[in-house]
Amino acid sequence: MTHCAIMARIVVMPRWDPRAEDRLRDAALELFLEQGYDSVTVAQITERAGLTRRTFSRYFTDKRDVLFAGSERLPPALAEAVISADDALSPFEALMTALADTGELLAGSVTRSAERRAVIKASPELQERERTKFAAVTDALARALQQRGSAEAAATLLARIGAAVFQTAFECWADQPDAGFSAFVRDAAAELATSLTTVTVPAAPGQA
Amino acid sequence: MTHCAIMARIVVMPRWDPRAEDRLRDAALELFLEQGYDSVTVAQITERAGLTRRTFSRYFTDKRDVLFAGSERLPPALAEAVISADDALSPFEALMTALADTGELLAGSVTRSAERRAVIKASPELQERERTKFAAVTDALARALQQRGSAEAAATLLARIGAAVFQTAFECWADQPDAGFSAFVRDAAAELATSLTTVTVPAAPGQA
DNA sequence: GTCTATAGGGCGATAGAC
DNA sequence: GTCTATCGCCCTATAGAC
Repeated sequence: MTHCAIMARIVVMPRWDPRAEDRLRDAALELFLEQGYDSVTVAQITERAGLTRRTFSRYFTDKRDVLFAGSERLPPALAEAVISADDALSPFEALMTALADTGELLAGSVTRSAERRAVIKASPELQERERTKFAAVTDALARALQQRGSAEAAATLLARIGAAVFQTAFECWADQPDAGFSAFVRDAAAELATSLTTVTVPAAPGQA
Repeated sequence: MTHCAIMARIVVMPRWDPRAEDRLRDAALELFLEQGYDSVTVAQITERAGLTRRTFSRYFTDKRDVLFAGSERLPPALAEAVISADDALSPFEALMTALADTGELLAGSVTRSAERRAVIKASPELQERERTKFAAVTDALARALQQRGSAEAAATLLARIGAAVFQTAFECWADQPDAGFSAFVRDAAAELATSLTTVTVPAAPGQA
């Protein structure tokens, strides 16, 4: 049976798929850092990973996608957190709680996030894709808020506000990873509340 | 001196075929409506416009771009409105005023907006580009708010809130173009204020 | 796995407006 | 004559069809 163990080890490494996706992602990130995103070809990535172009397409829809694997877990996680938040909380409170809790979990699991962010920051094309991924967050939040009972329009607006808060908090947290993520969510929410409370109610035209 | 006035008018217009860009846009929109965005090739567009594929590249960076011409005017217009808002207004008030005023102007000038929106709605690729264009709005708002004296972090958050309000208002306005755009901005702002006022101030851990 | 269509862009030539 | 919008043919890499 010894050769079975050997077989198993061989299967893990070579071109036969097991770690194919991971290897592609690693190879891609390395190359993007070395040469810049634009000048890297898919062929280079697959070559470094010891795979073929065709295999790349099996795992990723396009070149951009290789940097965003795993990001599809964030929207459902946030939605779940919103839905399962205490019923006594207002929609906005439920939203903020969900952001703080979920971000806390997720923030730690981002692999190589610093390098990844550097690559994205240098490429407009990747920023575009990042916005798309983030739009899924907004959509998921909107659906979750509706499920909690918010009307569609209100849910959409609140979801966008939530996305804004999350993004802002995430950026702050990226600069100071030691502070808890949820603290930054609270900061952003507080900041927002302050900005709004200084508002005089917009008067209708003609009204004094 | 009459011919001087005529000369001046001619010089203002491009010499060759003044309408090359317009024709390309029109041809593109028509074809997108007929066949769907994906199945239209750039060659088809240029053919219908009586131009060549190469000329297309002169006016638009890529196929998506043909639907977003003119959108580059919105960010500076909003920024200008924010900056020139009454100094007595709070940042948030200035922001909302700017959104209401500028949107009012711009909303009317969108050509073929219904058809354009239909095409975009049907294509994820175009939605992605739309988000990018809209990101420029957020950036411009953030810079303008900083110029008014907001700190960077606060300006960024507020700008995102502004973008959320603008987008929400725009969608509502698209459904009911007869109502003024600014009314929808006020509605969204009011909705937001209501959502926030039901919030119990987030307490720091341990605080009663 | 292989092959093709097509996007995207570089360069030089051309031809119409001044 | 200059200027410049347009064009034709080049190339490569991507994405999708077979």
